[in-house]
Amino acid sequence: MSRAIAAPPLPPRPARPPEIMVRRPSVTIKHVAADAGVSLQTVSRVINKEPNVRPQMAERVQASIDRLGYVPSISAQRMRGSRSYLILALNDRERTLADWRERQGADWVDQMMLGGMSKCAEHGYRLIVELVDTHSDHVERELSAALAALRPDGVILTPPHSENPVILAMLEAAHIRVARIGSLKPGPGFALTMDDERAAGLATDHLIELGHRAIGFIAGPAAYELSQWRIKGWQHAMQAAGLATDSFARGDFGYESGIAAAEALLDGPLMPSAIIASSDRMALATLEVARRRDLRVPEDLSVISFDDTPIVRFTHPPLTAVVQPIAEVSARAVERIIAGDGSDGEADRQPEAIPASLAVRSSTAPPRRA
Amino acid sequence: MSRAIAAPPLPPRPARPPEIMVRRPSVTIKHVAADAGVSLQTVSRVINKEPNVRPQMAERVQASIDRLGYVPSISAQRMRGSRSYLILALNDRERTLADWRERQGADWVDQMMLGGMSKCAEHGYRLIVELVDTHSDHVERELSAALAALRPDGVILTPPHSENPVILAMLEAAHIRVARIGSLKPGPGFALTMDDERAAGLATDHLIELGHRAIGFIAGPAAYELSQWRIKGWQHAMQAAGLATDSFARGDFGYESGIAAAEALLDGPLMPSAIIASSDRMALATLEVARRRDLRVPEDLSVISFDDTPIVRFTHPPLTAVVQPIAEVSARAVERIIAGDGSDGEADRQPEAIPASLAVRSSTAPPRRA
DNA sequence: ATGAAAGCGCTAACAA
DNA sequence: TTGTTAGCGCTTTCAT
Repeated sequence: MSRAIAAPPLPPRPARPPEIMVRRPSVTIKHVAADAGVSLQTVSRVINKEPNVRPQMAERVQASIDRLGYVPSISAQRMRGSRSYLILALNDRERTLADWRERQGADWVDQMMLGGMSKCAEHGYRLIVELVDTHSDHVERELSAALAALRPDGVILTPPHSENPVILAMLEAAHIRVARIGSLKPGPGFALTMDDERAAGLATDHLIELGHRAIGFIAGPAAYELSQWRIKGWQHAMQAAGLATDSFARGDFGYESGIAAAEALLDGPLMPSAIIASSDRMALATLEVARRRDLRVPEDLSVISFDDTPIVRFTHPPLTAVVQPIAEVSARAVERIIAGDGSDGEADRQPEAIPASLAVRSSTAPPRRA
Repeated sequence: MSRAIAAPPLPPRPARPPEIMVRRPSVTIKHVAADAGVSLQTVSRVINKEPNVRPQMAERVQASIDRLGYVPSISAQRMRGSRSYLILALNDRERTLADWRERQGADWVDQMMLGGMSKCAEHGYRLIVELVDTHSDHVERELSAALAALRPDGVILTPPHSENPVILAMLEAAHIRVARIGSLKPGPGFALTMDDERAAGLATDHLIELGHRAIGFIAGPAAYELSQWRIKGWQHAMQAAGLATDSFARGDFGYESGIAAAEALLDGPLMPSAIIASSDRMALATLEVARRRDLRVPEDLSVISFDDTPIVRFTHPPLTAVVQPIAEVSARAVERIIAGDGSDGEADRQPEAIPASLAVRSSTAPPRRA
C-alpha cells in the first residue's frame, strides 16, 4: 500500500540555526512519494522521464515535486553511476596565471569558456576550467584529485597537455572521454586542430603576395607540437615561392623571448622585411624591437601576430593576425564529448581541423625595396 | 572478525570494452578493507585522517589503498553530507559573453579566476565560474539547477547579482555561504567592496591637482549599486574643491553608450577639460569622440578609465586608470567563505573594503587653459 | 503500470 | 583502538 511509505517529517527549519548549520534539511524523494501517495519508484520514474507512468500519475507526482520544491540530489544520482554533466577543460597553469597576473587577459581561456560554456549550456552540461602544471611531477596527483572530485564525463586537453603522456595515460585508464586540441599524435579520444600549418601558410602567402622575399619566422617552444606545424606551414609556403627559410628564431611565446628572437632575426644575415611571430606577445615584442631600431611598421617591417588577442588590435599599428577559432574548436570538442565521442575504442582517428583565418590590419604592407 | 568482510572481487577489466562502457569498475572502500583485513570503518578513518588509528594499522591500510589505487568516491562522501569543496562564482552572463565575443577579454572574470582559483587551490577547493542572467525570469531555475548540481559550499556574487533579491533569497533559504562583491545593502552573507567612492575621489583629486576645474563624469547604469558610489566619490571631491558637478552623463558601461555620453558632456554648457569614465569601454569611446573632434589627449582633454583592463594600456595614449583589486577581493571572498564566514546568521555586518588605486599613465595632464 | 526490496560507497553512532 | 550496525537518497532488479 502506497500510504505505507514512511513519511519522514520534513524537518522543521529551526528558527535559529543550530550550533553549526552544515547541511540544510532537504526534501527527498521520500517526501515526494509520501506526499503524492505513490512509491519511490514512481517518483524516480517521473524524475527521469521514464516510460510506464500514466500521465495522470506523472502529473500528480509533478505537483508534489513542485509544491515541496523537491530537487534531486545529484550526489545520490551520481552514486548510482549517472553522468556528472561536467566537462573539464585542462589548461596550462603557469602560462594562464602569468597571463592573468600581467593583467593582459588570457584570450585562449576566454575563448574556450565562450565556446565551451555556451555549448555546454545547450545540453545541460557545465564546463569547469582547471589549471594544471604540465611540467611538475605532481600532475598525476593534481589530475587524479580533480577527476575524483568532479568525475567529469569528459576532459578537454589544450596544448601542451594534449601531448602529455602521463595525462593521456590516466585519462585512458579512467575511460574518460578525451578531446585533444592542438595535437596530431595518436592517443586516446579524438583530436582537434586549428590547422596551424595552413594558418602559417596563409600568413606567409599574404606577405609573399605583398612582395616580401625575406620573411622571418619566430617559432614557439618545441614542447608545443603545434609550433612545428606552424614552422612547416611557413617553410612550405616559402619553398613554394622559391624563398629561403633561414630567417628563423625560436621563442617561448613570451614577450622577453620575442625581443631576443626579433633582434636575432633583424641582426641576421638576410634582414627580413617581414616577421611572423607565433604569439601575440612575441609580435608585440617585435614591434618594440622595430621601434627601438627606428624601423617603421609596416613601411620598413611588416609584422603578423599568431593570436588575435585584444591587445593586438590596440597597438599602433593594429596587427594583422592569424585568427584562431578557439571558441569554435572548444564548442566542437564539447559537442563531440557529449555525443559520446572520445571514448577509448574510437574508430574515427582522423583529427578534425577547424580552419583559422587571417585578419588583415595595418601592420602589413608591401616592402619598401620591393 | 575483520576477515568476515565480504571481499568483493575486483571486477576484471574486460579486454575489450563491453557494448557500452559507461562506468569503469572502481575500487571501493570494501576492497581496501578486505585487502588490508580490517573493517570498513578503519579504512574510513584512515582516509579521513581521523584519530584513534594506530600508526601501524594506518600504514597497512594506506599500503592497500596505494596498491589497489583506491580513490574515495566523492559522490558517496558528499551524500553523507560532507563539504563539496566547491565555490561558485556567479557572473553576469550577458556582459561576460559580450566581452568574450568582442574578443576584448573579460578582465573582471579573469581577475576573479586568478584570485579565486589561487586561493581555492591553497585549501583544496575549486572555483567554478557560472554565468547567470540577472534580468531573465529564469534566474531561479538556472541558479537552483546549478546549486543542485554542484552543491557548492559557498557562492560569490558579483555585480549586479550581488543585489538581486531573488538570488539572495534563494541562497539564504539554502543556507549557503554568500560573499557579495560590490554591494553595501544589507543581505545574507558578507559584503566586500573596492571602495568605489574613494576610488572615484582618487581619480577626481588627481585631476583637480593637475589644475582641472571642469571635470565630467560618465556614470555606469543605475542597476549597479556601485555606479552610485562612484558618482558620490566624484561629487564629494568636486564639492570639496568648490567645483560644480553638472558635467554628468550616464552610460551602460558599453562602448556605444560611452560615445553618446562623451558627446553629451563635450556638447554641454561647461565643456569639461577632463572626463572620468566608469568603465574601460566608455573611456575608449571618450577617446574616440575626442579624436573625432580633433581634441588631443591629454593636451586638450584628460581621460581616466575606471578599469585597468589590458586594452587601456595599449591605447594611444595609454590611459590613466583606476585599478580595481578584483583578484584580491575574490581571494578574500574565497578565504572568508572557507573560514565559514557568510553563513546566514552573521554578526559582522561591516562590509570589508579592499582599496582601489590609481595607475597614472599618459592620458592625464594639466589643462591647457589652466 | 506500479510497488517492494536490495543495494551503491560511504560515514555517524554505537558497541566491544 | 577497532568493529558492527544503520542508514544517506537514489536507482535497479524483480514482483505484482
